[in-house]
Amino acid sequence: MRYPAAETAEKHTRILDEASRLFKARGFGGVSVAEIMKATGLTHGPFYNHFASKEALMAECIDHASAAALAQLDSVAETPEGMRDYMRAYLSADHRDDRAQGCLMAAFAEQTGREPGLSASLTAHFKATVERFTRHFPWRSKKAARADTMLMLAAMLGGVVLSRAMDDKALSEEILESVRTGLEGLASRA
Amino acid sequence: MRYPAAETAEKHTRILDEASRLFKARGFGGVSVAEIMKATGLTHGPFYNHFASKEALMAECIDHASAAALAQLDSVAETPEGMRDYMRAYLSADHRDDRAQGCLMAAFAEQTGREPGLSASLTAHFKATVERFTRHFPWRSKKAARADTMLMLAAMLGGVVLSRAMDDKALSEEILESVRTGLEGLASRA
DNA sequence: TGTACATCAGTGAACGCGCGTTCACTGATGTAC
DNA sequence: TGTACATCAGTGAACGCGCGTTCACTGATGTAC
Repeated sequence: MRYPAAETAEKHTRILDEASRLFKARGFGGVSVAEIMKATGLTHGPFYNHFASKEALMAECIDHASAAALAQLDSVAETPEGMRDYMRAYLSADHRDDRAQGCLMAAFAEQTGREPGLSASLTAHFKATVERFTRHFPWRSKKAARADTMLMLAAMLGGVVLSRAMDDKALSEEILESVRTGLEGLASRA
Repeated sequence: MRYPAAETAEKHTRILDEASRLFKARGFGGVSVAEIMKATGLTHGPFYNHFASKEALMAECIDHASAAALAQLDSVAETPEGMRDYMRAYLSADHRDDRAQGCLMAAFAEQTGREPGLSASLTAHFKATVERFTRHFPWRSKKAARADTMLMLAAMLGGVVLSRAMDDKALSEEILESVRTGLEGLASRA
């Protein structure tokens, strides 16, 4: 059937929403095209009316999730205090346990490193994130803000990825707590 | 054919060596059982004489790579200086570009977080790594050595994973350099 | 010591399955007259 | 304004492929006598 033109764009967005959620939760290889379309409420056929291939969807998903993440970051990161709260929330058990709504870099960085076609999208997201963190960096001298931002982002990502991989709850919490405290320690010595 | 008993154990080890190498380079999903067996010089049939399933191989691979990594760590991490060199080498372009010989946590942590069957092996490796780092920790007070170790390991892992995901060579180097300098900064303020 | 037999790691064809992708068809919507 | 037709997103069966896994068979090695 032919559908009202407005619905097409809306469906495109809905596919991206569902795909981002599922990919972040289970990885690119862990979700099939059919499953994404089913979550969107369609059969798998029309997928190719919207995307050239699964890999094209993967790249567009990173851009889509990036836009959402940057909008959220902009709303909280207007002050050093906002940045500190963002960092604390990032290194929380809630974020560790909610991959689907969580950080796209923590979810995709390792896979992206193995898929050259996806690097450009993740690189752009990382650059934009670094820019926002650096602008309101609450630690040490402004001169070192960019380098300190990268250290902080690396520790945040590594902390969440490690805490998710542990099957020992206490150890998982200890990792998050240690990274949180350590990064706040950087602040106190500014 | 029946083979001399000694060869069987040796083949088992060879499968683990090749599988570890390939899995680290391309991920668990990116390598087939047949490819591993071919790399070992065998057809894919006898795989099941050695392992119950691909997932069992994956778990055993983590243990196997862990033993090798810990042995290497023990040989260099007997002094604070050795630890510092280890950290620098970890955050080098060489390590970034050589996944196959590189850190198993950087290669497997994200996938392990999604596969409950693998968590136990990676948790054990992380605990052993923390123990060794803490014992010879070259930073700050001994009292905080364990927490500082976890911060350092998180930043190292995150730094390498991020640098591998970038398609911008200069940015990739900048991440490694920033994390390296930042962690050394922690030392100078000990 | 020599011979017949049992063992069992290795072989490679085959199976079943799920996946990404294609395609002939459907039918409500938009358009031409 | 009413009617006939063209459009094209959606449908769902089908295809080809690679994968994990199985299995009947092979034949050199180890063992029993």
